[in-house]
Amino acid sequence: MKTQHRPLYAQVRTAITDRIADGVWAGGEALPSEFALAAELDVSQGTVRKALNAMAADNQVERVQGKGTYVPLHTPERALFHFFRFTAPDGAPLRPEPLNQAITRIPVPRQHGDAFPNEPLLWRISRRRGLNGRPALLEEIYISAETFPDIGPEDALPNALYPHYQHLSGRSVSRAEDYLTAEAASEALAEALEIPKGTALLKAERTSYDLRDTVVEKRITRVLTEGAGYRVTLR
Amino acid sequence: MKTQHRPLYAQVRTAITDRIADGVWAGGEALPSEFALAAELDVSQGTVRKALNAMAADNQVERVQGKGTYVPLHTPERALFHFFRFTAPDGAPLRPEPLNQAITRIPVPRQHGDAFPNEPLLWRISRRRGLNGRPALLEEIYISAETFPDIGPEDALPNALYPHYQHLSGRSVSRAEDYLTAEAASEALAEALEIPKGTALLKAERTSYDLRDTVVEKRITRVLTEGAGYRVTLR
DNA sequence: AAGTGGTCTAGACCACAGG
DNA sequence: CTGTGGTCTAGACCACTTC
Repeated sequence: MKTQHRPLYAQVRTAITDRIADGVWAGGEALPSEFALAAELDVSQGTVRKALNAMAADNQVERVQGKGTYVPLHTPERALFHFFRFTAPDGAPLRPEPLNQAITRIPVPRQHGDAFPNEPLLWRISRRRGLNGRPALLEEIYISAETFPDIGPEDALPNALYPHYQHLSGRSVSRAEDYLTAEAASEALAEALEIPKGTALLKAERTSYDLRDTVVEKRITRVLTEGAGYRVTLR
Repeated sequence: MKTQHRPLYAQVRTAITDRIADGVWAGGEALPSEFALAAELDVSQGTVRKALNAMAADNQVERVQGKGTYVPLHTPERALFHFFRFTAPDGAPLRPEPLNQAITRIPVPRQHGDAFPNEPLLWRISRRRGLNGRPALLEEIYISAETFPDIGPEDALPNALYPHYQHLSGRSVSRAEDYLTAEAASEALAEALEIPKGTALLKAERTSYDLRDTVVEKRITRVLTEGAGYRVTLR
């Protein structure tokens, strides 16, 4: 067994993570206090604290002095700041404006088969969004049709999807992997963005994971980087 | 005073950070033990531990059980993993191959004036590097001529610069901000990369900071994203 | 065996939010 | 005033490295 030497606080952490993933406490709700959790899990309060602080460092819970420890609520604001990385050159946040979208149900494309095992069908959401009054973002989004039975082709989706996912399924995006490349605009992309064919676009391929490290969403975003860019800090 | 309520461990952290920045312990060297630091700073060992763990979380020190706490050494390997974000589509690391370079001393360009206040002169390093045997990376690098008097136009620079900076000045890059856009290759870029003019390139503008949050380097990298891309994880 | 960081516990006190 | 998380301390023991 390899778990023999796993520290107590790590076990406490997974125990708490499991309960959040199981929906024992909903998004925005407070967890029991450190002492209550400690009594329940039969460890000291300091050990619970260490587990919760580690989770807070990974944005898996939010701690507020004097109030409590909360399951993160994916508000549109939070989604914008945590996972929408496009900003103006000076770092100012950008708020994409919805233009149009289409939702279809499709069989799992071969290229995404690994991410969605044992899923026959996906929703494919295709969106066009604008920045500063110009079309600038094209997104292809894939999510499980099984996990989201109610998204419906006729639905009017909100601008920020991650809060919507949480609302529909209780699952929330806690981690995302991005892969960025440059691409010349094809005929179709050029038309949708109202630019000449061959214009350089930034392509961001994202895989989003929930607390259990299962894929929630695959997304390909193409961006016209006029007054916009992808910002990230490395340590 | 705002520092009145600053926690002890935070003060300990800045005290230790200052000593590292001052070069009291060189890169790769071990700090004194927790108990030694605690005695020296007149706090408890637990408080020193909290400060050191926070620093370790930000990659400002490295802790190894049974051995000690070390000032990070910017080895080429470390530079590659921490700050070189380009990988193959499957996530495999890429090792850029040196092709050619030029070093000149120039007056501070207006666009970089904010980053290098009170500095009249900069080194400008222009490099071309390859991936998988093809030219793929073009880099324009700006560093202070005052901080690096010995870099010399005739110098043969190593492939990884961050370790070299640390070796020359003791200052090491501890944080970097990247801003990514897409760009069509100009005539000059196209020629250097042996590609048609107008090819879509990924442009990464980076500002690198040391422990004191002063700018060490400005860098503009242009990448041909054929079999390469910029990978990042968000939490 | 000695020295290091890692874990776990316990207790006292502080800062903050809310009734 | 009560309950929450935040800080600080102290001590015991464990795991790992080195001699």
